[in-house]
Amino acid sequence: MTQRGRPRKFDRSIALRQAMDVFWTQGFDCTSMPDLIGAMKINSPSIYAAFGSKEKLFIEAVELYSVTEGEEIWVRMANEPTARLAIEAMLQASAEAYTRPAKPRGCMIVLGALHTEGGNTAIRRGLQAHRAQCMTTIHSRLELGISDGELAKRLDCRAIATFYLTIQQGMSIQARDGASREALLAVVKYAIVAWDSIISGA
Amino acid sequence: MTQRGRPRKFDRSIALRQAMDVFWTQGFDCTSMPDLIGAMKINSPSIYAAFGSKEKLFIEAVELYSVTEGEEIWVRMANEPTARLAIEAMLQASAEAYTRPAKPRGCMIVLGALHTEGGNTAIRRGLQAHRAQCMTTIHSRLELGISDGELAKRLDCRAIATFYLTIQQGMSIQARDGASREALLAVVKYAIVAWDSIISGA
DNA sequence: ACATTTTTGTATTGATCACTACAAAAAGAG
DNA sequence: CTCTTTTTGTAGTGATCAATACAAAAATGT
Repeated sequence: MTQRGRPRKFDRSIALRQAMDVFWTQGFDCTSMPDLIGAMKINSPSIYAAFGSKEKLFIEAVELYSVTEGEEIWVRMANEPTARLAIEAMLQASAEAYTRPAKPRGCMIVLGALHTEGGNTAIRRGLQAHRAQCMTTIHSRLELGISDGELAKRLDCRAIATFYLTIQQGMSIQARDGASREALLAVVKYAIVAWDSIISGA
Repeated sequence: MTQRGRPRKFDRSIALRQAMDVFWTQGFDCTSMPDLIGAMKINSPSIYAAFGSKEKLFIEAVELYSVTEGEEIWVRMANEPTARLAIEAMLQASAEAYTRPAKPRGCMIVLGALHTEGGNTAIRRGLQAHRAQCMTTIHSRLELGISDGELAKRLDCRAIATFYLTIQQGMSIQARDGASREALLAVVKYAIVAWDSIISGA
């Protein structure tokens, strides 16, 4: 039982990757169907047949981004033995991911759809859920540090997680504004220099 | 020699302020002329007669934002006697400005036009110039700290300024994602706790 | 009064948006 | 071969975009 009908002329996963690059660069709202048609090199009806709608294509592109570009950040974080090293690895991996030579700068999940308040709640909620997941991951690692005995129990893990997440998200803006990888890694350095003061405080 | 012709039925500065609120909330690209017509309560031809175009209206709105919402941040920064207090005041003022009860959250200059790479270079360059001005202001204050003797000469003022600017810009994303004023002030607290470690380092 | 100047509201412009109808094309199934 | 299924490319759909044409309205100037 093979496939009936006329075969596809394009590779669905390649087309999706090209759509991801466009959405990553321009965001959801500033990306038009002609933009996608040009980048994916397939006509509009093929896009709709394969992905359903611009909105569903974006959601699939975000999932692909999450796996191919974002996953490494959290894997590198998870492989570190201490909370401090985990935060450092997360920020360094982010700085590198946001400044890859031939790729769009900054994080697609942070920059992809900031202004869809009124309409497109599905898009907005999807990205917000991803960002909330980042928060949860950082927060959990800090709490693990407490149960490990690395960190004092009195520390406000949620506030500290928010601090480092704020730096990560700020780096997306910096990267989009043209900051070099070295500049972002310097930001990470200062963020980690701060660690001892932060975890010894109230 | 008074004004000839039929008098205006609207107050130009009030209309501009209402346009500012819409652009601040939705960004340049996600704001349509019908959105502006609804908010400013004047018809399309009146908008064009008074402001020239959507693009020029946005630029005027950014200038108004810079004066009415942004200026306080830099004034509070300038009034502090030390670099440390200046940075702290700048971040605290930002946290407050980004979470005012009846106003859009986050910074219009940071969030207003992130995705206008291809077209609208005028819009993009205008906001980038404003962001560069923020960088220069922070950087200059740190260098003043060096000439004052507050900070060691070996410090990399540009990198430290980038660090604190990154935190400020990250707070815009956090605010837009719903972070409370208290949460942002906690971020500021950690950013300032880091100060001693940062200025004592290389 | 009458001409001049400027704004107003209505109605519309061509361009572009996301999306699709449709028929020819290209495969397997019988 | 013919029938069925699916994709293809062309050519559009109505909706909405930013921006205007135009004439009535409302003020001043002489």
